[in-house]
Amino acid sequence: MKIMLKDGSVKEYNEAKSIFEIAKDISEGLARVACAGEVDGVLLDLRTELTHDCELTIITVTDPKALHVIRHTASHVLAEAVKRLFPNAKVTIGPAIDEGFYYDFDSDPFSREDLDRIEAEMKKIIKEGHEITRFTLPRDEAIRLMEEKGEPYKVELIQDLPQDAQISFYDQGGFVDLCAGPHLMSTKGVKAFKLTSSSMAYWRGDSNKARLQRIYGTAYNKKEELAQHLERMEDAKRRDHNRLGREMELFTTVDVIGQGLPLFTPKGTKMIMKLQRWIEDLEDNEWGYTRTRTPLMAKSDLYKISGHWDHYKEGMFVFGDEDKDKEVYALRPMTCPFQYYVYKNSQKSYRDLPCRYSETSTLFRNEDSGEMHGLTRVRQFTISEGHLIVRPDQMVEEFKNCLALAKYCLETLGVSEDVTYHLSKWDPDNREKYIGEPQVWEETQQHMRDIMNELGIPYVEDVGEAAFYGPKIDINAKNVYGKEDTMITVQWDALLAEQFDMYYIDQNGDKVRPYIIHRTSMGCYERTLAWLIEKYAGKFPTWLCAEQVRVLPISEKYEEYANDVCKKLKKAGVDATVDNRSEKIGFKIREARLDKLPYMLVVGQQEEADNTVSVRSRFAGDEGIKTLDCFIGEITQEIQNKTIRKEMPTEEKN
RNA sequence: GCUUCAUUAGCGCAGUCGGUAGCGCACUUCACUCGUAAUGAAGGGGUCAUCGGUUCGAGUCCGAUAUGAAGCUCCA
Repeated sequence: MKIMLKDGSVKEYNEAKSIFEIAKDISEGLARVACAGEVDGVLLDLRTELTHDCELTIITVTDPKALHVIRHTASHVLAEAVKRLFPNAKVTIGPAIDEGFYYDFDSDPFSREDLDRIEAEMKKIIKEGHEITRFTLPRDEAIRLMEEKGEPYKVELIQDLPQDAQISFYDQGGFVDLCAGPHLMSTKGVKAFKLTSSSMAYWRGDSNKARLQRIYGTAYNKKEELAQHLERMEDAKRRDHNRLGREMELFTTVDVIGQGLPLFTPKGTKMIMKLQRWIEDLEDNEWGYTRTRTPLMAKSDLYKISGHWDHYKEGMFVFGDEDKDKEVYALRPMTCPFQYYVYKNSQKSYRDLPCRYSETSTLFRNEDSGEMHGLTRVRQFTISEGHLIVRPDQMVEEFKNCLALAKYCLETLGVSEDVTYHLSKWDPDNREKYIGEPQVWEETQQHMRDIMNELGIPYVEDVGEAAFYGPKIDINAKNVYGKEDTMITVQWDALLAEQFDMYYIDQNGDKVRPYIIHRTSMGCYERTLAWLIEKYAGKFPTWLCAEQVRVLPISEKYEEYANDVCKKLKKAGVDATVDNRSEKIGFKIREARLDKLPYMLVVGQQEEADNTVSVRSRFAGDEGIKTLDCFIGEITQEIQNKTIRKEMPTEEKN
């Protein structure tokens, strides 16, 4: 048997060898740091016996792939510790995940104290250094073993495996768990771990099934790496928009106003208005949109035509009772049908198309109470909504333009590298969730693939994520904790025009159904602001800052000059203020820095005499003395061009 | 909607065994008139989220509700 190694060399053996033996054969040192083997691209246990020719890479502790194995083993150690301390707990599943691992138990809830106890028990198990061994059983025997051990969830898992399967188990000093592996050779290999939290999870992710208790943890090869990870989590917390946004006084929430209904303070409002004015001018002046203004509510009849009444009633705020009241109203969860009726207001010729409607549209969605989060999941929000009514022959071109506009917006905000593109498809096995014929869905999805390939945008395909009326391209971004949200969406709709009897007159004088694109340019303003807070940790590009310049007089004597400077800045369209408090200049600078202001202008005797300002910025520190006109020229350019200046590295002092 | 945890001054937090509430920042006033990350002093501010229960007595123990956080489920 020939084993091809990573460096191109070949090892030959006459008999079956475990990966561990081969590693040892290469060098004792390698065997000490080996975690697993990658055989023809598949990650396997070190104890796996190789019997055929193959390519082998020994995965050592420093390899990122080793983390997966370490974490998986850590989750088994966790399971053993829980079984020792809580013998009545039933084990279910416990995989490694991106940032660590978890294990779900059928048990009473775990408190933080429980987690600490479990963590201590895990350390004990690791110190005991049990060798981890693997064995397989035929399906029937495997089921019997798990029944004997009183683990009904494991029995259910095995029952889903094929009849003739050999079921693999891992044994660590008597604790046996059903598992496909791979695992480390010994519990000793788990060197740095921490249990981070516990929460509830449903068995098999189904809210109708048993409620389980999930324990999350993370594990690394070295203590320093674990410490770094925990430090990153701390940094994430500091950037968290829900904390930083409140701290910076951008928004707040009030108990008596309600869940998912944030209030924007003047600072937050100013930022949102800057985004909104930018987007509106951009769409209207450069991308051929016309603006509409439509009601925030409508009779239920409208939503019955659109299909939302059947597909989305639970998510709407409805006024009145259908059985009792003659008319039932609902706040709008979307803008589509309103803009369709704007289209239908007059008869359209093929020459009128494409018809690009845009609206800064406030929407209401009655999300479940547990779904709300800061500014990213709210019950009332405002989006840069748009609908394009186009001829079929214009569809591809217009769809492309929508994506181009989205891309332009992302680039301007400096976040184009932070997104992933998703082709959200229908689910052919769940037909009742969608309207229209399968053939239309498949065709449309192919069109969208072609467009993405032509634009050279990498994307992934998600089954079952489509709107009920058509597939879409979602542009998603991750928050500081790694959770994904949709920022921008462009949706292909060849169906709703029929429901609303929309048409145009073609060259031959015939009525023809248009296609519709539902799209956002920069999506939801609340969510975008949240994203920007986290992306920039509150240090926004100058053009977006609610306060762009603060004038700091050295003492009250120079207040008048400071006010003059401020007035001139404001006249030039710069958001400026004066810090007139009778404080020392050092104190004012400290506060302005903590407020993450882009520019401070220090003015005193000298500046007043020369009509200059002493510039201090977030980007370059002390920028020296400039004439006021020179500074105004520079900053207005920076604002107009939406320049993103490079931040100066700083150590934050407290 | 589900599970767990939390809610004390505008914000961040302490509050021991159940005995009637404190710190820092902020705010107000006064003095200082200052040159690049905290000048000093004095003062005001609380129905301890809300409602109910246990108790001679509840910020503290119990229950319900509201709001928030993490996770699950959901997100047309």
